Amino acid sequence: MTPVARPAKFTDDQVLDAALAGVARSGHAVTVTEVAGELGGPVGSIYHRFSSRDVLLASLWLRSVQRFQAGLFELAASGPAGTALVECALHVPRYCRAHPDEARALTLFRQTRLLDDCPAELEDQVAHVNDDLLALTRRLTRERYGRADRRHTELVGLATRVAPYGLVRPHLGRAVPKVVDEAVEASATAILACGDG
Amino acid sequence: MTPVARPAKFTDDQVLDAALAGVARSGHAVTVTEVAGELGGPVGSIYHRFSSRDVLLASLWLRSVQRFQAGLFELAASGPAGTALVECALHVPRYCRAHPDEARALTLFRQTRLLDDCPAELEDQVAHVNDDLLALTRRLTRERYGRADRRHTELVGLATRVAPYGLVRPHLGRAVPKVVDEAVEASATAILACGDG
DNA sequence: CTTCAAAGTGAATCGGAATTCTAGAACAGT
DNA sequence: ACTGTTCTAGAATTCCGATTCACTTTGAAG
Repeated sequence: MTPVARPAKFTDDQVLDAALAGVARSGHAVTVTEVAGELGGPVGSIYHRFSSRDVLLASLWLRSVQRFQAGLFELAASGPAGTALVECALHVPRYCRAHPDEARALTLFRQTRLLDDCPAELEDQVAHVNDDLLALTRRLTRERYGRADRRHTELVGLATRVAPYGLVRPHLGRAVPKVVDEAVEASATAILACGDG
Repeated sequence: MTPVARPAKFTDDQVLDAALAGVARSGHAVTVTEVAGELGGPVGSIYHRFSSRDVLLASLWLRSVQRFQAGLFELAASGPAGTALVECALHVPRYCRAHPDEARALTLFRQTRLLDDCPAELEDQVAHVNDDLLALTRRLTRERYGRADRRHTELVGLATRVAPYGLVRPHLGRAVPKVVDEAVEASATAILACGDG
């Protein structure tokens, strides 16, 4: 057999975790040196896995988005169909409370903006990161209204993601107060009602 | 008399307008060179008025916040008391539609984060930029609920500013669709109702 | 028409962070 | 023990943009 390589000391996920900690402290301004400090290794080790700072940060964002969505898919699969949408909305403040650093990492980019100037090696992932979520949104829209035209799908997105996210955003990095959940629930219910009748 | 100075070629506002254009294109990553390009002058002229890039961007943010709030005060002064709060909420998407670049500049900082690391010369302005708005919020809260305790004031802030802003944020830099206004109105009304009974 | 305080100008400098590069280390199979 | 492959190491380099500063320009007052 051919010789075998030295085993890795750091996994990709460990590097991303270090970047996550760095972003929690310094936001988008985090430096590669800072990430290396969190990792407990030299900068070279980071570049061995991620070809640039941009790729590192975009990868972190992708992982955070996927983790956030995973909770949502689980919720939508298990919950009762009737209250599924409001539960999805409430997932946002709950997730941010449980995983504040991950939530902060979500703010690093927005898909549309990231697509404009995306490292080539990540273009595919970035382009499709929302596909499953959109499919889920359409399914829930159909369940709720009986159809999933542009307007109703849009309303569901506003009620379950945009509004809840907007309500927690000012608190990212601190504790998310309980009143936010109240507001999320009221807001989601009301926005969904716009599509009735 | 003593000799008199050469008249200014650029006003502070002109420099800020150039920065506004730069931020509209490049966001927080805008460079001083880019601003100089927008201004049609050399970088030195910018430093003649603003002692650093940080001061320039913070000043732009302050001006944008003040302009935004000015519309709000006008609205609150003229409108009927009954619907004043929902009108304030609707001011957000309307303002963003009418002044997209200004709206983008609002996203440069958040007061709490800016205070952490603020150029000394702007500390005062930054610290007090929200004072009038808070006073207005409290006044409207009292009108709506008969009292302005922590919880009710918080709800009014969520309904009239946080939620509306969260709903338009994904659209900043593009056209804000009409459905957003619908959602803002529904959301604001529902969040305010949380404080009743 | 001279003077001078305040403005403008932009090439040169500085600093900090991203990135590269060469060397050394670890491991499994031979 | 030796070898080939991949990984870690971190000093050296490159890059890029903020900032500086010595010089020029302006225009009303005197």
